[in-house]
Amino acid sequence: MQIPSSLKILRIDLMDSDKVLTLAKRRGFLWPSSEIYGGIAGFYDYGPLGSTMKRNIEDIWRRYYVLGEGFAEISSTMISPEEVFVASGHVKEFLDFLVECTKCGEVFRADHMVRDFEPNADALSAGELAAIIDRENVVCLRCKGTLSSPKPFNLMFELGIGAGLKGGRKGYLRPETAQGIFTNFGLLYRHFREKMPFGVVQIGRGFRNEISPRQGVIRLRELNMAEAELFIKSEDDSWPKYQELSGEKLTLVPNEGEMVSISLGEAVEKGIIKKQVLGYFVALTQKFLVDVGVDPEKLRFRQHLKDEMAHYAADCWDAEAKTSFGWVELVGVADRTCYDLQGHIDHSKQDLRAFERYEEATEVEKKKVIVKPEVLGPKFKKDAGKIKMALEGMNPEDLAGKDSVTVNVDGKNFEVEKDCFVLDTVKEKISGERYVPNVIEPSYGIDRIFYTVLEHAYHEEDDYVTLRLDSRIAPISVGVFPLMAKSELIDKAKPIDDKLRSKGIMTYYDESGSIGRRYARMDEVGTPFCITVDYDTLKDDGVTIRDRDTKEQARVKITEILEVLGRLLEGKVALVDLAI
RNA sequence: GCGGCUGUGAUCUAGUCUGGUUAGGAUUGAAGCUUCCCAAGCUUCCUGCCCGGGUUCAAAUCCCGGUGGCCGCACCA
Repeated sequence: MQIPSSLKILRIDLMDSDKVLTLAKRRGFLWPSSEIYGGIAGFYDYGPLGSTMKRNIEDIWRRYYVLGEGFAEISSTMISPEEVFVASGHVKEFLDFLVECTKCGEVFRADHMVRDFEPNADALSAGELAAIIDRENVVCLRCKGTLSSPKPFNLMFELGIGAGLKGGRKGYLRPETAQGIFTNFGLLYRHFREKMPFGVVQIGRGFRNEISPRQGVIRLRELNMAEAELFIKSEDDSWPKYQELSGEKLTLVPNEGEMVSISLGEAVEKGIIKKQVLGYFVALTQKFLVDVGVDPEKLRFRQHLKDEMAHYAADCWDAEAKTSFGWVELVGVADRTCYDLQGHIDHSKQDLRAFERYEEATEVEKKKVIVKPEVLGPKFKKDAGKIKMALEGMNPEDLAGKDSVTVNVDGKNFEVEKDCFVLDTVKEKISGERYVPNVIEPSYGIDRIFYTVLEHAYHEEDDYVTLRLDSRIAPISVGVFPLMAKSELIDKAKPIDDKLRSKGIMTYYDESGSIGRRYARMDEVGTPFCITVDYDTLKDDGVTIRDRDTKEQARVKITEILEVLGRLLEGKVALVDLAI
C-alpha cells in the first residue's frame, strides 16, 4: 500500500518522540508521576539524571539573567490569596465559558459559538453569552441539539487556605511565577535603591488545570518555569546592551507578512520588532536556547496573532522549536505594558509607581483652593470632611468670583459659601514625576526546553544511541572506569574518581561488565568524557580520556587530568587536539 | 472534556480472537568468570499480565467501570 509521504514523515517523527521518552524513563530523566497508582495525566517526576540536567539548564539560565543582565532572583510562594489573581486578571480572564450539548454531550467554547454575531465574543459575560445563544438559536455543531447555559471553567487550581466552616480563605496555585514579582514590586524597587530600569527573575513551578494534557512534558498541569520581569520606564524602548546583540541572526515569523531571516538590528529598523528592548531579549533568548542545546536550524520566533495574545500582553514573540510534536513554544517574550502593576495599584490601593527625578527641580505657581476648616466644620458637621476633599479637588478657576458653589457629595448637593475657603497662589516645587513602569517579560518553559534539548541531542546509528548533550548540561560529566575489575586497576581508578568529585565534577564510577558496555551506558545518558585506567597506567601513570562523539582517545597523565578535563568540559579545547 | 484505538517485568514483545500446564522470549539490570578499549562470550539471579468489580469450576484472555497512553475533535490564557 502506498503511504502518502506526509504521513510517512509523521510516523517517523512520532517514533522519535517515543524513543526519546522511553530513553528518558529508562535512564532516569523523566518518570510519569504516581505511576504505581496508574499515573496521572499532566504530571511528570524528574528522575536522578533529569533533576541534575534540569538544574544545569537553570544554572545556565541564571548565568544569562542574574550574572549577565544583573537581574535579582527571588522565590515567592506558589499559593496566593484570591485578590492577587483578581488584580492580575486571571480570575476573570484565565477561564473559558463552556457550553455542553444536552443531547450528545459535545463541549464547545461559548464565545466561539457566538463569534458570528458578536465581534468581541471573548469579552462577554456568561449572561450575555446565554442571551445571544438564546436569541440567535445557536445549536450543537454536531447534532443540532440544545446547548446548556455557559459554565465558567477556570484553568487555575483553587484552594481553601486555612480552616473554617467556609473552607478557609480562597486562594489559588499560581499559574505563572510572575505575580509574585509584581506583588513585591515596592520592596524590589527599594532593593534596587529606586534606580530604574531593573529586572527580577524567578525559577519555580506554576500550575494550570489543563483540559487535555498530552505529549509527554509538552503540556503539563504542574510545570517548571523561569520568568524574568524587566521594569522599564513607560514608552522607553531603548536598552543599553542592545548593540551587543544587534548582529544576531534571527528567523522571524511576524503576524503580518512573510517569514524572514534577518539580524536583530534590521528587524528593529524595519519595524518588524517594535521595541529595541523586546528585540534584545528575543536575541538573548536565542543565544540561551542554542547554548543549552536547541538546534538553531530548528528554532524560530513567531509573533502572536492579535487575537492570540494573553489578556495582559500588547505584543509577544514566541521562541518555537521544531520537535517530533511539531513546532513547540519554548519561550514567550511579551510586552506586558503596565497592565499588571496598574492592576495591583487599582486593587491594593498601594502606590506601585517609580519616581523619576528631573535634573533640575522646577517651581511652578499654582492656584489652590484652601479650605477653612474652622468655618466649614461647624456648618456641615459630619459631611465637612468629604466636602473639603471635593472642594480641594475642584478647579480654582471655576470658583473665582463666585459667592457660593454647589458641591456634590455622595449624590447630595451642598451649597458652600465663599467664606468657607480662600483661593490662593502657592509655589510648588516639582522635582520629578511618578509613572507606572512597563514590563518586558521573557518567560521560559523549562520542561519543554528540557525535552527539546533531549530530542535535539538524540542520535542513533545502527541501534546505538548517543545523547550529544553539551558538557555543561550533561547530568554526568565524566565516567571513571578500571579497564577490568582487578584490584590493582581499581586502586588507581577510585582515587581519580574521588579527586574529581571533590573538585565538583559529577562522575560515574563503573567497574561492571565489559568496557564497551560501560562506554555505551555513558553515551546513552550523554556523558561527554570517560576516563579509563588500564594496565599501562601501572607503568606510566597515564590514563585514557575518551570523547563521546568521536570515540577518540587521548592519553593524559593522572596529575594533569583535572586541568585537562576543566578545559574539555568548558569546551575550550577539543579532545582531538590532545590526542597522541 | 467527547469519540476511536490501546495497556503483559525498567524497555521491546509472544500469548488474548477460540478462557484451561509453572505467562514464553529478547534487551536492560545484579552477582560472578574471562588482561576486556567500544553494547563480545559464558554461568547464575531479580523484576511482569494497569486498577476495581462482574461472568465462570477456571480470567492476561470475555463483560462493565475507572485510570494511563496514542490519535481525531475541542482546548492551549
